[in-house]
Amino acid sequence: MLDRRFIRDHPDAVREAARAKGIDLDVDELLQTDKSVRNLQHELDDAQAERKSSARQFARADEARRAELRAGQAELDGRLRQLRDELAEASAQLQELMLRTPTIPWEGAPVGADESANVTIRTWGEPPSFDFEPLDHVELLEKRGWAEFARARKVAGERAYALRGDAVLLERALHSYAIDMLLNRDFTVISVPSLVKEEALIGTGQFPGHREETYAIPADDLYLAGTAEVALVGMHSGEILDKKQLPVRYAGISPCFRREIGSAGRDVRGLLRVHQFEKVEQFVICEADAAESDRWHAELLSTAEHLLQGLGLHYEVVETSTGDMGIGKYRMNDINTWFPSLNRFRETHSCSSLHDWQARRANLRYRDTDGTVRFAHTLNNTAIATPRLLAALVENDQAATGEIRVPEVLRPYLRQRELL
RNA sequence: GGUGGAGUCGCCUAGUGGCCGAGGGCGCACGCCUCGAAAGCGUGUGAGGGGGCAACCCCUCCGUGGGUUCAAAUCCCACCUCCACCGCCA
Repeated sequence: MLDRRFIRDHPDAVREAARAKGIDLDVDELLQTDKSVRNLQHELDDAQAERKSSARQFARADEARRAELRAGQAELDGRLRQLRDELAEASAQLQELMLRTPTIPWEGAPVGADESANVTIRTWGEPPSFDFEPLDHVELLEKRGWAEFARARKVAGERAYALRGDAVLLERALHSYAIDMLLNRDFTVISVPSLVKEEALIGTGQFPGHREETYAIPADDLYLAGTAEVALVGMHSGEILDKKQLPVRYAGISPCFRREIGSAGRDVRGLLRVHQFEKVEQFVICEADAAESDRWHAELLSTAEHLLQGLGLHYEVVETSTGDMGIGKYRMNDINTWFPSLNRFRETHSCSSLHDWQARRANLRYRDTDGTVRFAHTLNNTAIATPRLLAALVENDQAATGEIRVPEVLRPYLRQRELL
C-alpha cells in the first residue's frame, strides 16, 4: 500500500511503477475515487456534527422543541444514511484499488516483463567437477535409502516426499547452521504459526493478488502460509513500536505450504518444488529510512551468501527485474544455487525490501525520536529453505560411492562426521 | 466440545442510557523549587481522517462488526481474544 497523499502528489510515479511491474491499475480512477472519498467524508462529518448537536439539545428541550428536533433529525438521518452508503461504497472501491497499488521500485532495477530481464550481478565459486557420472538428487537419495517418493505420494499426492535416515539429520544440520549464524548476528530465533488468518495474508501482500497459491482451510477460515513472514508481520500488525525497539530482527522458523498452481507440471520430479517445506527466514523491521533499509538489504543478502559460502556451494546473485519482483517489492535479489544435475542455477534464496508498503497494509508503525508515528520498513530473505537446498547440497557434495562429504560448517551438528 | 467471567487513552482503574465532548492513579515529558537530585507542587500527555497561512477547528475510534434509541463505553446479537473450571487429547 502507498500513502494516499503520495499518490495524489506523484501520480506519474505510480503510473510508471504499475507499468514497469506489469500491473493493471487505472491511476486516474484511483485519484478520482480518492477525491470522492474525501468529499463524501467531509460532507458526512458536517452532517454528523449537526446530528450530534441536535441530540445534545434534546435532553434540555421542552415537548414542543422536541417535536421540532425530531423532524429535523428524521431528515438528517435520511441524508446520513445516504452519505454513509455512498462513502462505504467509495471506500471499498478505494481499498480495492489501494491493495493493487505497487511500491515504486528502486531506480536500479532492470525494467522488464519477467525473469528474462533479470541481471546476474555476481557469481561465487565454481561448479564441482566429478571424475565419475554424478547422480541427480533423486537417484542419490533413493540409492542411499534417504527418501521415499512413491510411498509419500501414495498418502499425500503429487510433489509429496518423505526424508529418511541421514537425510533428515542433514536437513536439521542445515537449519541449525542457519539459526546459529543468525543468532551470532543478533537475530532472535522464533517459531511461528503456519496456519494464519486472511487478514495476515492481506497484510503481507499475498492476498488478494496470489490467493490461488495459498492452501485454504474453509471450515475454520484459515490458510496455510507459504512463509514465516506472514506470521511475523501479522504478529506486529496494529502495533506502534518504540524507536528503541528497532531494528527488530527475527530468524523465523516454520513449515511452509504452497499450492504451486502456476507451475503445475513443472519440476514434478524430486525435491525442487514441493508443497510443504521447512524454512528459516531472515526478517527485519527497521525505521522508515531509505538508507537504513538499504543497509539491511545488503546485510540480509550478505548473510545468505555467507551461509552458501560456508557450505561451499556455487551460486549467483541476481538483480530481479521490475516485472519479476512482485507488487510490493522495492528491491529484490534472488540467489540461485548450482545444481549439477540440471547444469544450471536454481533459486534458493530471495531477498526483498518492501519499504513501508507492507507496514502500511499491516498498520505496523513506530514512534520516532521526535514523537512522530511512522510506518516502519520491512525486509525479508531466506536463510535456509529445505529440501531444495538439501538437494543442492547432496548433488554438489556427492562422492562416487554415493556418500556425501559433509561441509565443515555442518559437522558440529552431525557428530563431527565427515562422510555420510 | 461444555459452563462461567472478562476486554476502557503506554500500564492500573472509574464508569449500568444524556453533567463521558471518557474521570483518577502510575509511568513519561516540561516547568517551579534545589549547588545538584529526591520528595513536593504545577502543566501537559492516544490514533486516524479532513479543513485552515496560523493559533486552532470538525469528524471517527472505549476488542471487532451489526442492532435498539432523539441519544450507547453503558442495552441487545454475532464474532475475536484472554482467564477459570469440566470433558477430550499429543
